This record gives sequence, structure tokens and C-alpha cells, in this order.
Amino acid sequence: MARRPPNEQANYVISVAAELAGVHPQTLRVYERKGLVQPQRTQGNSRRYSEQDIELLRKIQELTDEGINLAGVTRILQLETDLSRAKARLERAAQQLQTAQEQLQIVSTRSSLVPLRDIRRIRRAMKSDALDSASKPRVFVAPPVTPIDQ
Amino acid sequence: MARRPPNEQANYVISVAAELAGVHPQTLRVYERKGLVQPQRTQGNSRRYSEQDIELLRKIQELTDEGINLAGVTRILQLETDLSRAKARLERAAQQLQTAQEQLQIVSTRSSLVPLRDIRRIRRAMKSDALDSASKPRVFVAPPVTPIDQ
DNA sequence: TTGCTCCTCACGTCACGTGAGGTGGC
DNA sequence: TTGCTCCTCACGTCACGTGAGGTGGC
Repeated sequence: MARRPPNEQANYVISVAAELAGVHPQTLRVYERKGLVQPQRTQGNSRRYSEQDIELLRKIQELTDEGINLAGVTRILQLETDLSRAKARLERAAQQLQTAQEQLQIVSTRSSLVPLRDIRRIRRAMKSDALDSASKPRVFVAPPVTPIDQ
Repeated sequence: MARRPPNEQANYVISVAAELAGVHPQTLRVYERKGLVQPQRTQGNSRRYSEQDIELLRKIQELTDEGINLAGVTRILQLETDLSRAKARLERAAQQLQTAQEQLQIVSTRSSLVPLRDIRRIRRAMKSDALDSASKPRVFVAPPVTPIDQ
């Protein structure tokens, strides 16, 4: 796929666009009147179709070839946009989920611990907070772990 | 919504179904011939429409009222199924993601630690495995934590 | 018998595509 | 001037809905 500028150039006059899309020029005028395709206009009021317009026209052609009328085409184009958006979001959520689960796997086999040399500072803090015995700091030995590579 | 058995009862004769869906009985015969709705049949070969059939008929009616033809309706129904399936999966993935991230939050502020009383057993194990000094077990103090509630 | 069901055939309506016809600017 | 563009109008075709007409079983 060629890269395109944000505001794509509209290079094709109606006869060429019609040829590229495999339809009659008059059909393109009808589609425009119905709001299916909005080509740009030259200063002289001639239509100019972009590459994206051509793609859209081909998509419309594909659907009408299946006997779908223009009301249906409009709805289907919208639904397909929604669907591909939902699929993209799903893809992204699945990626994030996998990342989170991998991190969970890593983190749950290691610990965010306080080194023994800090024990006095911690005990002091705990004491001043007057915690019950269940909340007293406990001493553990952490098994060796591999570092987090974030 | 009323609960329904897996094989839903088909209670409505064609005239009632047509009335419920707001269409002509003949239209329902046309829809069946085109494969849009498949009502059950009695032994005497009469059509019997289920509650789900009625819902489908109403949906079709909604679309045709917008000027969409039956080819379009068929495609749209398929797309809407796809879309709602994708959305359900997205919803589920988002839920799982949230759960994973919450767990990550919890786990990363606590530790899967070994109590101090096990230190000798661990040190013995470490020794026998002939690990390098970086992998030697270290002694930590864990700050008090709230239990994981799964 | 009545009122439904089944089916097929036919026709009115409408959307769509496209041709005709006349205009105007590179 | 030629060949495009613009537009509107009109018509052929086809899908759809539905009415008619004849059948048969609760």
C-alpha cells in the first residue's frame, strides 16, 4: 500500500474514476447525489476522485453486484467500519491482557521486599503506628529471582 | 426477557406471526423462500413461528422500512451478529485485563515469600545446587499486607 | 361449512442504472 | 472545433410486496 497524505490528492476525473471502478459515469453522479461518495471539485466545478474514493466505489460495486441496494450499502459500510474498529480494539485488549498476564507471572514469583538492613527503621514505624500483632512485620527469606526486564 | 428452552416452542401460525411482525402473511412466505426465516412446520405442513422468529421478523421489518432490500438485510444480520460477538469478546477481554491489572497491583506490593523458620531448609537446598553468590537467598522484612481475596 | 392453511401466478410500485438531450469551459 | 464536463429528465429492468385464484385439512 502506498503512503498517502492526510488530505489525499484527488486526481481522477469522472470518466477515469468510472473506468477504474467499473461503472458508468452517470452512476457516480447518482452515488454522489445519494451521499455515498463525495469527490472533491475543481474550481470549474468538475469532480475529482481520490484513490480512497476509488476504493470506496469498488467496495460499493462489490456490494451492489450481490444485489444489495444503496440503502443497504450505506448501512453495511457503517457496520463494517464499526466491526473493524471493534476488532482492532479487541486485538489491542488481547495484547494488553497478555502483557499483564506475563508481568503477573513474573511478579508473582518474585517480591517487592524490604532488605533486612531496613528492619530497624520499619519496626520503629510499625511500633509508632500501634498495630496489632497480626500486622507486625514478619521476617522472610526470598528465594533467588531473576531481575524484571520490564 | 423470558427464559427459553434450547429448542424454542414455535407457537404462532402464519397469520398471527404476520400480525405480530406487522407484515402480510404472504410476505412471510416470500421471506421463507428467500431463506431469511425458517419457521418450523407441523405434521400437516403448516408453518409455526417461534418467539425468536418473531423477533427476527421485526428486525427484518425495521431494516426494510429503511429501504434496505433483502440481500442487504441478509448481509446486515450477519454483520450485526459478527459485531455483537466481537463486542462481547471485547467486553470479556477488558474484564480480564482489569482483573489481571488489579492482581498485578496487589502482587507487586506483596511477595511470595518463605517464612524465616524455613531458612535452614532453603539454605541447604541452595547450597546443594551450587548457585553463585548473586543467586544466594537474601533475608528481607515484608511490610504487613492485606490478604489476597482472589 | 367456515376459516384457516398451502401453493403459484401476476401485477403495481419503486429503486437503480443508464441513455438522451442540451449547456459550458478547458 | 473536439471531447470532455455539468445538469435534468425519462425509461427499461428488476426486486419486492401483495392480491387473486384454486387446493386441502383441521
